[in-house]
Amino acid sequence: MKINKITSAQVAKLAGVSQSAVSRVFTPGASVSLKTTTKVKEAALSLGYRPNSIARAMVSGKSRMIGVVVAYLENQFYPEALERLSNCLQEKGYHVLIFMAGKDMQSIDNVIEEILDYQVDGIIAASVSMSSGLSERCRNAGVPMVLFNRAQDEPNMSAITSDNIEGGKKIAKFLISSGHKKISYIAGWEGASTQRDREAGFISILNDAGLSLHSRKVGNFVLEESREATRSMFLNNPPEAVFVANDHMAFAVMDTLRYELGLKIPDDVSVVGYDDVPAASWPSYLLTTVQQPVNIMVRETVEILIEKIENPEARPQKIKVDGPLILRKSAKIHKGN
Amino acid sequence: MKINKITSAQVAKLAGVSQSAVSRVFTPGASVSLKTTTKVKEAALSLGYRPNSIARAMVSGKSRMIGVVVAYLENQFYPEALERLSNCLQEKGYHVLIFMAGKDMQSIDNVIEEILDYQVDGIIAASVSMSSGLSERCRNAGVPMVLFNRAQDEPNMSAITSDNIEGGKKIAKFLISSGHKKISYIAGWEGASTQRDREAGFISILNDAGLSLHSRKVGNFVLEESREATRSMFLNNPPEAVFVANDHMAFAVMDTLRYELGLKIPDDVSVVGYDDVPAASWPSYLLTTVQQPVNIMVRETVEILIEKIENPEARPQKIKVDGPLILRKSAKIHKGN
DNA sequence: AATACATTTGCAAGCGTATGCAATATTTAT
DNA sequence: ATAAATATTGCATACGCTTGCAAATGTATT
Repeated sequence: MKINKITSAQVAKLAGVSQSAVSRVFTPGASVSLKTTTKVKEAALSLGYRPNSIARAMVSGKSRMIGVVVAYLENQFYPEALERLSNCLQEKGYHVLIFMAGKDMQSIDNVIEEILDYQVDGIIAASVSMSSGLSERCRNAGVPMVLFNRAQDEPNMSAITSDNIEGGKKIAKFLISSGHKKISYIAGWEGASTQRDREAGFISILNDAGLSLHSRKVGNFVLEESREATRSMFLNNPPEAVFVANDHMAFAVMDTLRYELGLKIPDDVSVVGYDDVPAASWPSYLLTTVQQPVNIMVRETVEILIEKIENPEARPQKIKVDGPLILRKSAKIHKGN
Repeated sequence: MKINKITSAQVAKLAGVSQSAVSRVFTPGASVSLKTTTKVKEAALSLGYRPNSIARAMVSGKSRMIGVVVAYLENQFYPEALERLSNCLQEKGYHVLIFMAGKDMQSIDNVIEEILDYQVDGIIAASVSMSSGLSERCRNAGVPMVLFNRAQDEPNMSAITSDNIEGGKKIAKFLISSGHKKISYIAGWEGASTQRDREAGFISILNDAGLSLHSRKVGNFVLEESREATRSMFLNNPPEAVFVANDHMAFAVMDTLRYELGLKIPDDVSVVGYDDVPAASWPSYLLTTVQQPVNIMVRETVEILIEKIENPEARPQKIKVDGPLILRKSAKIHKGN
């Protein structure tokens, strides 16, 4: 087995030019004549040469890698986002170094250090919260970071989310206007800003209407916990409608309602979710939900990150993308009357 | 904004030792005295030094990055596999550079070149097939590659799959033994070895029993196409049982059967899938399916790849992991009486 | 105490590329 | 045709680290 490591120097020799010439041919915008360009390209092709990204990163200080931290891919929302992020970044000549992090801070700390070791040009943290210490660590490592689908008070950190407060409000308005009175909430992981904002918006409208939460349980973004939350919520004095903090849990809630408790959706109870993941539109669920416009969120995320990479002075941005309420069949449109 | 790039040289100066000493402290197994180790560690800590992985990769020729190519993450099987792969690799000190590839060969070619540019130590190709040209390209770039959930005739390429032929057989036996006579198949993408093997095993047992496929349609691993396949398959002379090439499509098939065609599962028709993704056990589906033991497959994949990285002479391996048939409620156990 | 042997250390040479600078070639203006 | 401006080229260095080698230090043996 003879391994085939072609360097720019070898190409240079074959093409009869200097190594720098070869380098320039492969550096967009560098000054090279057409003649040497063709000579070099030809030599490169015949040898199968391609520039070594690592060496490139070494000298230029830019690795063109973006570290992406994700906590878990079980919730369909994240694979979809990841796929789009990767594609979008690939289009711009960046590549994704992926890291799975536990939810605890310790694990995130370690992961961020490992990411930094690889000299990534930027970091996207999806579904994870950052300690302020960490974000500072990245800042003076000169590595910009943006939060995806998670907000943070920390003023100099960019964050892209949907407008979760507004989304929560939309759901409350809809539920009220369709005649529901006993309205409950199944919460996600309380550490998540998305969870808090959705709940806050939701409750604020309830209160405006003179209502308060009929009951509340915590599903923690975990299927089994959501099932348990559902059981205990419907044990006695069940609500007429439940807002579940995300679709992922909402599926478990619907299944429990239907197949364990024997309830009809939406006749006996309305269920509303949040995210609009693919399965929400599957006939088995037809979940009424607020859509998080993944493609827009991804595009914004990438844009802001790259802007920050190219111009470190760029101001941090907090972006909230508005998402529509998607009416399907899991919630009654006109209650009783 | 003052950026904080600490090098081993700075640590060396502070600790009063040579730069090589610092390097050795951070190289497991290198020869350093306890005294210098502590001096260096202390200095490193106070400066916040961590070795630069890129520089390390440059000189050592090992980037400790593994390129993972995935075609799409919509099928739940892949996010789950990806998560586990990443974790498993992280444990062994490797990191995942992820690439999304279209299904067409051209796109894969490009992607592989880009991966190679990053000097990855190995490549895992999940849900993608390789042209033999490509695998040769990787071989003389000295970068080992292993196929995950896809097999290839190419003799010197390692591949890990479940035993798809056997799995197909199990399903056929089960369907026959539970009394089904009219048995149909909804195929995945015909280019996939998984699809072909599952079908081959399935049909072989049918034939052994003197049966042949009642009907066959192609879903192509795509939801909408699977729905369409279902509609046309049940238009007239519908089967008593359908084996759908993977769970992902099976959900769409079940939904179409139930909500468009008004059929009862399993009373009117039995459905069997393949993969055992999380949603297969959700009460809405309770899909009878063959489990692909992801954790075992991932462990094998990583093991084989790393073996090949550490010892390039290692022989390529084709591994088939056996997976059990999981009996749930989507297929009748005793047909008729 | 002197020798042999093992451990630790620093020196210096790369790894493959990009890039500032000075030298050379080419084009344009006069 | 000549000078002036411009475009292209090669040289040499640097990026931050690992590692072979030889020098220096430490330990064990006689």
